[in-house]
Amino acid sequence: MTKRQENAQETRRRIYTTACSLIEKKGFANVSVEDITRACGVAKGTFYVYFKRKEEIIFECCKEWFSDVDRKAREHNGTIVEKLAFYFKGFMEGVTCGGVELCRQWVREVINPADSPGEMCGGKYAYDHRHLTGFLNDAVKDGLLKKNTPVDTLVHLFMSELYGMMTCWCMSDTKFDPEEWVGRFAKLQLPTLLEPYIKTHAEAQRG
Amino acid sequence: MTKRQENAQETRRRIYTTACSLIEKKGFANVSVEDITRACGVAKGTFYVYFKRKEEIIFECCKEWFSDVDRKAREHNGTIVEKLAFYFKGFMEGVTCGGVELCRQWVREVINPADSPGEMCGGKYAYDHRHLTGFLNDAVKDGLLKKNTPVDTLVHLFMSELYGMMTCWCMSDTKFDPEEWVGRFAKLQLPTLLEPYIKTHAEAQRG
DNA sequence: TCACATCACCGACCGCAAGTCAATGACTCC
DNA sequence: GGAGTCATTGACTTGCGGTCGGTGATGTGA
Repeated sequence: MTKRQENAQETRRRIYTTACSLIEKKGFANVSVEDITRACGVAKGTFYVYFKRKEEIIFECCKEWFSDVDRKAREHNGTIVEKLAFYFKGFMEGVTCGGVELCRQWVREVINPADSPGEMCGGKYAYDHRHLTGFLNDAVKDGLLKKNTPVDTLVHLFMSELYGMMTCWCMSDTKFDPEEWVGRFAKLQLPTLLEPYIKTHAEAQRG
Repeated sequence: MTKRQENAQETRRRIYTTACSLIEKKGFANVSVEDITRACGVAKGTFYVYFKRKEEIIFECCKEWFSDVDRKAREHNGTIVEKLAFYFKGFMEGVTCGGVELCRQWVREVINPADSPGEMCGGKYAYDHRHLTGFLNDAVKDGLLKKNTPVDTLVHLFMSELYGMMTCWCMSDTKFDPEEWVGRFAKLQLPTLLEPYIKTHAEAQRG
């Protein structure tokens, strides 16, 4: 890596971390792009070299996490219920690790991207839907779930849970522990929802 | 009512309906206040006579609905599970009756009000929390639920469900039926969650 | 009927912030 | 060391939310 590339990476990194701390302190809407660039000693234009829109900084945080959640959950040993619980736990960690303000803005952006309000398909948020769908489809293929499992319905249902958790987490003024939440969901609700579609041992044997 | 008051009411109504249809067509972010006022033949300033902020138009839609949901659910005959299912159904109707774009913006506004980002307590969204809390507290008082019911946790949990449902509904490109959703939740999950706190007939007799 | 008060309505104006772009000069590489 | 690249700059454009002093239609009291 050349010195020039190193400097660029460092600049990008500096903008990102400065933005995160400012946003967490003052709230996304109260931080302008100029606030960010001034605070880390670069010009406004530099921001737009690295980020297309102000909002794009939001996705930076969770990006790496997400790409890992899927893979780790597949490799996680256990029943389908345990795998899913693990998936949800990882997802929530990814979304919440940047703090309340970032999570809040992530949800906002995901629900309604500022650059293409109303756009439904293929947006960034679809990422998780697609991955969760693939995850469940594979579970069917691998014989963990029955062939008649309504994958799309379940995906919607699970995403609904995740969005609900996120929303509550980033709105809550009282202590709200995502891990405890996921735990309760996995223990009480997940089995009820999946029960009709989980193969018994005998069924699994028959294939 | 004088003619002047009638005109004013009519103007307000016109602004509101025009706004709704424009927002539903083009998306909230793509509709400026001037778009709205131009489309219904009034000046920009007039908008601000009736609405404090652009975003305030969002709450207009669901306002009446919400004020009714609580009352109706209390009067609704049935078990606590049935009452809650009724409550959720009314809530979702109120939120969804204005169309996808309005619901989308409602969720955004509720998560992070544009006029006071990060404000937690006493905001408009707290409305539902408070009412749901009161609803469950009364259920405890009336002997429908046990004394040790963790009302706050349940409220969070239920609001989480509602936010999840809303989010999915206004993001979904496929058919998503809130009523079916509430139905499933009420049938599969609600009983599991409430079961430890529902008084048996014998317990209820004892008081 | 008239004159004064009220207030819904108007639209030019302000401030601010997102995003652009042509110029600059530090760095790279032959 | 010189030509070319590209990260960086910051003045500028654009557009929108929100304000405010003025105006005339409507209401009111004598």
